[in-house]
Amino acid sequence: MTPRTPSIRPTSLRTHRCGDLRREHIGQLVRLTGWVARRREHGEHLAFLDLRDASGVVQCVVAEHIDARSEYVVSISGTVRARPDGTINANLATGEIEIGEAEVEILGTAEPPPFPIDQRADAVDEGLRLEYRYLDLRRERMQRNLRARAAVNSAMRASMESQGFVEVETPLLVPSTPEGAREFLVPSRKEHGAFYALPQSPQLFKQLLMVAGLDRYYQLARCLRDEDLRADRQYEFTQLDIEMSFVGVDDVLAAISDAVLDAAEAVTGTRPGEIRRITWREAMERFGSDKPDLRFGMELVDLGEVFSATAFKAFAGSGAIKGLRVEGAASTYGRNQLDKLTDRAKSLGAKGLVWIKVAADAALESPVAKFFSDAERDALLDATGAKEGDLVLIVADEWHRACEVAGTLRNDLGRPPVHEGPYEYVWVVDFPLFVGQDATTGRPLPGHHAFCMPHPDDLERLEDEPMSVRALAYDLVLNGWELGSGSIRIHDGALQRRVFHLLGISDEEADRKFGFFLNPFRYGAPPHGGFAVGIDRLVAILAGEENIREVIAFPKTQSGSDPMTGSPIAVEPSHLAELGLKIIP
RNA sequence: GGUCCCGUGGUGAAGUCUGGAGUUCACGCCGGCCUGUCAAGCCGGAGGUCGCGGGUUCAAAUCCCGUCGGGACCGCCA
Repeated sequence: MTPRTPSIRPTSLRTHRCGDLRREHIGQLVRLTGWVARRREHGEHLAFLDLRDASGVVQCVVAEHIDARSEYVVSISGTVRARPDGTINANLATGEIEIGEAEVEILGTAEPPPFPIDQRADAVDEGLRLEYRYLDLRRERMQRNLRARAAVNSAMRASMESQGFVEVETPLLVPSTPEGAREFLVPSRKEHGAFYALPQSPQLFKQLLMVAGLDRYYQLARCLRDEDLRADRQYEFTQLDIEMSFVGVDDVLAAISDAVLDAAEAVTGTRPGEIRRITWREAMERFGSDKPDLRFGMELVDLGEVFSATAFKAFAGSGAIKGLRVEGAASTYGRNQLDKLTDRAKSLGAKGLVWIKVAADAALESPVAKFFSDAERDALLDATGAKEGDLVLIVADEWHRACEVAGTLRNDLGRPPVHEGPYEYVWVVDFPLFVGQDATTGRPLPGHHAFCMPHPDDLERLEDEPMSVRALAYDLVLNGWELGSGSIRIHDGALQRRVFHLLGISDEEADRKFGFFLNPFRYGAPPHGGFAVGIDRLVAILAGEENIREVIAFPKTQSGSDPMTGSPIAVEPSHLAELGLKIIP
């Protein structure tokens, strides 16, 4: 991380911070405060205390016996001096100096911590770490992560300010809206039976700020979604949320790119190059994902041509046939593992998985090889580039599913850990306006949300071929994680009604559900669009963490609890009564 | 709602498949020794409801069922 070294004034309790001391301080009488990180005793008349504060660690030499144990909070006075020859510690930033003739005053004693306060705690049960999060956060790794997060926030704010964005805070108590993620509800005390919702995002408010003429809005916004938690998902998370007026797609991407690249540079010290773009269609075709991880190859191979006239029933008539070449895996994948891969494919919704091992002389080893003609075999090897010793996996299904399943297998088999390799940012553009259809009504379902602008080139097909219409919607992806998404919004009432009608939402229903949001657009709404970047995910990847809990000070477990506070917890019956609530056992 | 993995002195791990005395290793903790260490070293010691409950068995950390907690994933996350 680029060391941002704010000048820390002395306080009434200390003259310096431990980690700031260097050769230039030699000779100075200093007073330090911090925690005893480690103690090395050499009898009555020599002991080394490693003193730790937020800035780092410094070695103090104590000549008299003092009972200062691990994690005791102490004040140490002494003179900075050069370490004797041969005792310099190159692994320590302060390793050239030490505090000599240190006098120790114990400010507070400490029980032995339930786990070590050093890198060894990386292996400690995470539930225990979360129960004692205040001790976990003392550790260098967590301090580094929280500071990286602060650096990201700071860089993003600076970027937004320099681009003319205005920070506006939007409400946390908002109306419940029918679409989207499950909401957390907050009961109204004054109107029993009525509820606020906590915002999934400030979406509606930020668009109203455009109607209001703010021109450019941003916020480091807390968002809350009552959906199951994952490595990259918490109930509450933070987004850099922006909205801009009088812009097209390129303008929004440029604004966000600036902020994200600035943030990345603030953490890593290196500014990534311009973020490349890929269309959604191409991402699905080549990587089988709308959040492709571009750090590795193993691109999907379209085998529709190869098997266009195949006799193999499982392939014939499929919407798409996608192949995946796994180099050198023929010998390492036994029957058991191949069965597991097949189960994985099925759990992802595929009808099955075809596996083919390439043996000597281009012979195919597979339960279904007998269905392939020689020409198909040659074309398959040619298309995939598979050679002896390689494994080829093939998924045949409806186009989207075939791509998705093959893409997930690609990730399963080839994806490096998130902290390895380069940072591969990519804009995924031209998302479809609709994804899939409602099982009962057959109506198309919105891809991003119902207020997303259709691609102008596709507008004429809106009613006739809605599923082929692209949206002015885009995602930012980093190393296979979706960092955020956004779109140009519909600002025209007539077009909005056309989209609603396609979604099966009548004027009356639209007015009932979104009236407070749509009516303002009758009073002059500028063309506008926006984006939101998931801060937790960005920081996690930049910090080399595989889980966003590692970059959140006080996260929840996967089941949504907080082992430190015990939340969620039951409340007093009187509390419930005041809110007009009753618990159903 | 579902699939899978994990739970053993304060911490981390081995032991579980193939039942046989709470066994082992490292760290930490407590005490002693030690004047240049830096995850100090040496000696000694304490510390356990093998997550919990039930079952099978002469015998359960180990096998079976249930349950709780943690994690990964599917569904879900416009």
